[in-house]
Amino acid sequence: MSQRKIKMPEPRRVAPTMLDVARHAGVSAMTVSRALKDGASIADETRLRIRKAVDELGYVLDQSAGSLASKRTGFVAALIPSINNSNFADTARGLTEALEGTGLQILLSYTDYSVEKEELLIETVLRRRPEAIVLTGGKHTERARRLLENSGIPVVETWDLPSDPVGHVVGFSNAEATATLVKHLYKKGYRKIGFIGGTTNRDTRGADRRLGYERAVHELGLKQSRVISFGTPPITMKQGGEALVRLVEQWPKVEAVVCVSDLSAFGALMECQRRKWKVPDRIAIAGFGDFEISNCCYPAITTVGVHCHDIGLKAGKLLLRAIEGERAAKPIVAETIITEYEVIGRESA
Amino acid sequence: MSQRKIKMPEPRRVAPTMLDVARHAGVSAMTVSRALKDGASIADETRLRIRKAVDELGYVLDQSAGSLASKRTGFVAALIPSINNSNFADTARGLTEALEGTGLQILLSYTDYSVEKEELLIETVLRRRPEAIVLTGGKHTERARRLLENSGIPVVETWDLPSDPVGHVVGFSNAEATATLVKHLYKKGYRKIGFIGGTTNRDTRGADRRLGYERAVHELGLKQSRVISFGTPPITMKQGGEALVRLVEQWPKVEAVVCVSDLSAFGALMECQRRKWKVPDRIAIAGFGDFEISNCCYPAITTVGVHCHDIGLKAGKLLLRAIEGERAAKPIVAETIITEYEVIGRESA
DNA sequence: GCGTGTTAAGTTAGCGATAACAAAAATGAT
DNA sequence: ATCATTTTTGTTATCGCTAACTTAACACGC
Repeated sequence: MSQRKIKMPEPRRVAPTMLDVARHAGVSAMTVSRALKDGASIADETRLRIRKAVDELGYVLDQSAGSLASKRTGFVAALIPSINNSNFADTARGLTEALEGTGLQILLSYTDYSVEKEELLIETVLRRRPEAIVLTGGKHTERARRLLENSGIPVVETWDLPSDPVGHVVGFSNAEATATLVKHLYKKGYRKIGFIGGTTNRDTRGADRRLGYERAVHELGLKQSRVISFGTPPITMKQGGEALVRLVEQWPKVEAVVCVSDLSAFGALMECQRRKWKVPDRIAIAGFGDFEISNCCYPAITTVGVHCHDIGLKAGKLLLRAIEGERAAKPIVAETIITEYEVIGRESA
Repeated sequence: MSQRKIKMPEPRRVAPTMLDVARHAGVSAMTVSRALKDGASIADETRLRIRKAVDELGYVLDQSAGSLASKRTGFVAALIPSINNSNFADTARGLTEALEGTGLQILLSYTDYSVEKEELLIETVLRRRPEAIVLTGGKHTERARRLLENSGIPVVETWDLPSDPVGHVVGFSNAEATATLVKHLYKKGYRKIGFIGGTTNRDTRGADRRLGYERAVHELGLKQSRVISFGTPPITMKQGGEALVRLVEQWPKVEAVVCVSDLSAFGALMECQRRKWKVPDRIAIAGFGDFEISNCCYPAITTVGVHCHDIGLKAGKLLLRAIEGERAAKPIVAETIITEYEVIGRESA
């Protein structure tokens, strides 16, 4: 740990305000305001002069003051369960891209898969008066719902198809997608199919996937089935491996396993390699989410591609329309956009 | 795509303000303000009454107005190269944890490994008047440096040890860490060691790691060496695999390879499995970053653990002190906190 | 030259909160 | 009961910007 004097700026002057710029350029504050946003009616010559003054003074617009006056904060709040999950990170990226150039900025937070934390975050971000809010999933506390409804801003729920949505929806049925995957395995000839997931229902998408598994097992009339719940969601790679071992112990004749996500599937796959169990010969493995890893590992993992980036992009576009609609005071019509998914058959199953 | 009327809230009333709450509770606005922040001197009975009024009206504090008056926005800006990289995501998590309960909120953005985008983002976030800013790396455009210096807020650069830092620093030498890794391989008996990384210098940490490799090769007096640059950073798993094939083609006798990150190392490892090359017998593989995958895959990958989470945590604590110092108008002393790293020997090398 | 239209810049009045100070009420010591 | 002290509440004046309106300036046709 070393120490060093920071190059001190000149005698800590206070930051210049718009009025300082105005005086410097010989105009009124309002003209400066206009010069700094595009689309305002102002003479080119004046704008240039003001821009020069801005540079000279090192002026930076104070948007919190601007927001107060204009009632537009330029924020869109986005809540995802975890930034450490590349699926959600992709959605956040898509959202950012959709908002690029619109002057809207994303205020990203993560809920750690907890509805209580989500409630707290919703309250916190609403204090910032975002112009819209994007959530992951459709499960919220009562208070969170009330806060959202009272906020009067567009709400977009993503990654699920909630039965009682708060606002707009961009997502798909995790249950249906998983059922499709199970049916895919069935078609491939597998009959003894297990499922690996987390222990609690915090992760509603995980819970839905398990539901989809159960539903498919029932619809296909499979005689046997087994769910291994292991670890608090999101379950890790290592936990996926451990869960697989349990599954095989408890059900030696199991032929295939569906994992709640590619990460646990990968862990399961690696555990197989460690134990010299051939995949898919000894046991087939399928994941969910089409993470980079599932396509790159060997054998590559059969999974469900869910267009995470697209979810973000579509949510972004939807929300832009919604904000537009609010401004125009148009009647609000909730929209549900169902995104695509597809089973991607690879080497592991 | 279906449509559905949103449950309309009562005739779109405007959001209540503090004054509304005050009237409802029979007090002045100032008292409401005090009731809503802790540590203010107010009678318990009054506070309760006001809280009740707040609930009844569904009032949510408007922080942009508060920021203007108090000159404290409660924001800390954080810029990371990518949210899609679990190393940086871990740092962001550490930062969030350090700030928990302080009333400071993180405004997270990502630069896509581009200093130009970084400059743009710095300007954008400074408009929000954050109370401090955390950057990744020490390479910035001239204008970005100026903006940062003019901003008058604490700056923390992370993940590197810049030679000419803007402000505080929390990081480690990527070059040194990589050199240590190469020496570790040397001790294990490897003499023909290659390096795989990206093609440009956008990713300064990647460039530093390559530098460390070259330095170690030189210091160890290795006769042969080879760098394969493949793909724009951050290079993907797949690119890691492809680069490895190139390396082996060009240098059939290569014994070990150091990859710029665990992700490319993993891609290289999987390519080996696909080609039935034994790791580490045919070729040893080492990565960088101790991503979850490197510990979980088979064979597990030798890598460098870099305490990403700790970087965020320490940056957060440092910045809290710095903000405190600013308020107390103490002399500003730049601090450099050097974080630890260690070579983690595993099965792959 | 005069009205009309168009564009550019200025004026005024907040936006919704809080800092700083002032006043009132409660508490306590004598 | 009285005065000093502490605690609680109220008043006033911004914070830095922009919406909405007004005024000034300029161009154009007849």
